[in-house]
Amino acid sequence: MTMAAPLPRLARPVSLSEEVFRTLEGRIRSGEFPPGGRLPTEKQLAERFGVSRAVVREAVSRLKADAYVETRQGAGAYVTAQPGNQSFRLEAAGGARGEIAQVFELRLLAEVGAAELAARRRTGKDLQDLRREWRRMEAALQGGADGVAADDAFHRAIAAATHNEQIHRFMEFLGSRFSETRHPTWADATLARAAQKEHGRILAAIEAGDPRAARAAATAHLRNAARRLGLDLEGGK
Amino acid sequence: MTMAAPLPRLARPVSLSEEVFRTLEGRIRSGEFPPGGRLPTEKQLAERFGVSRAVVREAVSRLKADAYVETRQGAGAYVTAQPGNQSFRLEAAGGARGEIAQVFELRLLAEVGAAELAARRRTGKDLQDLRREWRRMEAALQGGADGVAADDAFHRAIAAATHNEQIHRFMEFLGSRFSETRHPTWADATLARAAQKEHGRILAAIEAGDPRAARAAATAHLRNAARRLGLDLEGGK
DNA sequence: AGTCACCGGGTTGTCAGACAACTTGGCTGA
DNA sequence: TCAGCCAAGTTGTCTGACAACCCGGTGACT
Repeated sequence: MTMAAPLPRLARPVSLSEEVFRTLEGRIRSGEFPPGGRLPTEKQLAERFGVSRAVVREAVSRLKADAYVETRQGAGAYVTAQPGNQSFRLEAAGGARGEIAQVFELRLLAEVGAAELAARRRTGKDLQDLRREWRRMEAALQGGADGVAADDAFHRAIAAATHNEQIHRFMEFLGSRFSETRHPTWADATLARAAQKEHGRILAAIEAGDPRAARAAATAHLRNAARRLGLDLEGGK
Repeated sequence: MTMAAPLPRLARPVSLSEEVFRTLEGRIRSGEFPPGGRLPTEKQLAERFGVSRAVVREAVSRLKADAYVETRQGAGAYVTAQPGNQSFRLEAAGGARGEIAQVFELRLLAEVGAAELAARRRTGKDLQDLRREWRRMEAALQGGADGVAADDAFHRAIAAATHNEQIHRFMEFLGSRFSETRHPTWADATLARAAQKEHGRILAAIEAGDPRAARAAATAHLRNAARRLGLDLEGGK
């Protein structure tokens, strides 16, 4: 029990507009407000929720941001054909182990595919970047320093080597969730050495331009990473 | 040149709150408002943009929705540690062919991984669902009807068979973008027949519980689908 | 010198009212 | 029957006020 453990964030009261948003989101998702259908007017919503119209507007502004609804001035707010499907969020990210395993598995799927593409498309510059980050991790390993940042950067360099902006961005989106999970690995020299060996295999496969080898190496690395974190990927949900 | 082609959506004026949102988003992304830093106050923003405070609040509400900022009542709005990385959106979705190819490639990566997992984890119920949708597509093929809905549902059933909620949701997110791309395939009997053969191979592999065969079948299907759409996946960006 | 309570100024969150800009349906006249 | 007009209703924006909260500075006490 270390005193350096971060203290939990103190809860802040949920704003009224956030509550209205969540309620409406749930009603849309459940089909109570069906696709193509019109939402009650702002005036009606304000009355029903017992809040001011400004609160309703902010909530609706958020629904618009997530493409749950679209508004037409003078006509109303209409539920979109596929509500909420214009953006993807990871849910219950702070949750139980099974849920973390699911997120991890999504990451595995993405990283493995990215490694394969990187092996096909890597340029000289990509290889420079990958090698530099690999060397940084190597130096961290030898010097007992923290390799987390280099580990992150290595994976980002793989994503960049796919030369597919959507994949690159998706990997960044996922990656921002996993930086913290790398700390335990780099705090233990044995685990870090094993991970570095795996990084080396991924790098070698990408250097060789061998998509199959890259896939296999990335798969092994991600599965081992899961094991290091105590996650069970075999059973699924 | 058919008259049945959908007419382009007429442009609507962009609301002031949308403009403020976009400007602030850009400033945050570019680093002008750095992570951890405080945004100008609502009053200041309203003055600088020449709009009312309500417009600023709606824009900030959207920034909050996308985790660009978090607000503390009485203190201000602060840029988050990793701005904008709590949700993933496909960008420039209406754009050039190269960009569509990139989105398609992300989909390929996801669908192939999902098929592999489905082969590992499919239940009796999953197989029922898959077979039912396959039969629906078969009936559409024989009766000259439209198989798009069944095609969509077949892919959704694969996602469900992964028994990973995050992957399932991600596939739905991606899938909602691809329904329309299935129309040309199902409008041409030869193309539809080819696609259906590929669906059959995916189904057989999942039935057999063979992840390798499922991966290979899904890869072939997605690459052929790209070809049918005239997309070039080989070159990358 | 250090700690704690209080206060003032400032900021976000909410409310209420007014008006602009737009939409939609119904009615009327040609 | 069709086009134009109008009234009622709805979203978009503005303004002003107040509640709830934050933060830094100051003074009192130990």
